[in-house]
Amino acid sequence: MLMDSVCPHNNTFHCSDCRMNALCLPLALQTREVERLDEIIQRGKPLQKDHHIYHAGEEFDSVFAVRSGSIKSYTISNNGQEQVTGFHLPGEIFGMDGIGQNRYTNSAVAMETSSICEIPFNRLQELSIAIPTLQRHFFQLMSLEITGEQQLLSLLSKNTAEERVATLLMSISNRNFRLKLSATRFRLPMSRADIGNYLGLTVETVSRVLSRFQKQDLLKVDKKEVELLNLDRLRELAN
Amino acid sequence: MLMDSVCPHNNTFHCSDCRMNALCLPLALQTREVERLDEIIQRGKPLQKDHHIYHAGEEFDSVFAVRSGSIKSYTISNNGQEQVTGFHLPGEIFGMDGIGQNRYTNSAVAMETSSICEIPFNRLQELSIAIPTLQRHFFQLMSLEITGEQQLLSLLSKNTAEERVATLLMSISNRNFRLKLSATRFRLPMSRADIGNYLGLTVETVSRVLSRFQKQDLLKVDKKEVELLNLDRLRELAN
DNA sequence: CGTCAGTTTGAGCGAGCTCAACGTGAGTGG
DNA sequence: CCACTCACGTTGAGCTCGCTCAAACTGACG
Repeated sequence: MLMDSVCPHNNTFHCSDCRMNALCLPLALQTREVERLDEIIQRGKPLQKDHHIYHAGEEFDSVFAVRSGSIKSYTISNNGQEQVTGFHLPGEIFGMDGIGQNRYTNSAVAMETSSICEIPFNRLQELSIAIPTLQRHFFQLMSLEITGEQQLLSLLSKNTAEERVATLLMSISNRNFRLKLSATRFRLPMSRADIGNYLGLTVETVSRVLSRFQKQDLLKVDKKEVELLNLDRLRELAN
Repeated sequence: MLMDSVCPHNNTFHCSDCRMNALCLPLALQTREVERLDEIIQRGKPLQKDHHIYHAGEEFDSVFAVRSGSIKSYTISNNGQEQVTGFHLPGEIFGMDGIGQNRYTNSAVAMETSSICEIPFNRLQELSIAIPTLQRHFFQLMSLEITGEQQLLSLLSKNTAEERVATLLMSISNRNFRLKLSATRFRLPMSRADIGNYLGLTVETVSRVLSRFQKQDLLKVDKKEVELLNLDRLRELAN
């Protein structure tokens, strides 16, 4: 579902050529099956920063895969404040929160210029009946989403500010590594406010923790650019 | 999948007779389809308090529905401490965390004498191909699990101790109401420690909050028995 | 060059934690 | 039947981590 070619925002190519397909496609899918999946996937124009893909409450009909860039999911709670529920990097699927009630419960917005693949869910369900591997893959994806949220829950309820920030950094580092990008030098696509919101901390605390990490030579930060200098210690903090 | 008859722990009856079936079964399932589902479901003997249904790391092969009693899910984090991830009441499904990695990531234990239905997941997947409504239903169940965790995330990262406790009480009240039990008088099946662990609070804080609520005539607590006296105010706190 | 959003740093405060003591009730064994 | 234990719950006192409020800095953009 995810590709790159000469231009990373080109939308004329296919799943079978996509550099990301090992990540978002069922591993065991046959060539013919990839083609059938390919047929139902819609590739959109590149999205500008701050462009919304959907808003909470809108009717659900598709899940999405990130092809390039990065996407933020968030909800607005009853008392009106934002809760960031996830950051989605290339190769990752988002929008599955909408399945349960036929409406998205989150909003999704591009944190930078991004491109995504849209996967109409009804078609995906039909195809899942014809291709059991695909059904299994989607059950697994959703289950992994559940266990991911549970780990985050544990992080928020038991860990200190430093541990939370270290965990997020290591998570992004690992996901970058999976994308064959550098695990030690990368750009944080989200603001300090988003990091804090996601981790249950204030902007000030996030900023202070990063400064402290820098002072301890665990990393170097310059605005959004990060270089991790002591992976072992950070991994230890992230535990 | 859930039933009662003369003895609530009787395990010879069928989904079609079960008082709970509107809760855990796809609403639109045909009689013939319910029978096919019924065939794959295994009903076990009643479980004693503290009996484990599965442990984290064990091979996954079934999801479960609570027929009577109550079940606690929890994980052990890397630093060895328990994190309660959920409380499951009659009519609710648990064990879906195991699908993603073919191993349970949580452990599940009976908080009191309980009975459950076991649903072998491979058979459920096969049946989902034959009965698309069932496939859809399970996608929805898992999606609701995701949005539930996200709400909890927001609760832990943004709300005070009082709001968290009120939210849990209202949640149990609503689930009891759905089970046609009293929404205002019930027994908390879990210990104060479990409540605190689940809500990211210490036992002491949970105890203090309950005492404060009682002093403000919002409720009456006696050990595990609770009577909610001011639902409006509690709902307001829970928001 | 002024504006404005995002970030950093400092100072003080408070909600919930820690530690400690005590209360309660169920289970056990003399 | 009482004494003892042990898990669980409650209450109090003091402390601490992260929050709040405030001010200053930075860089992008019109």
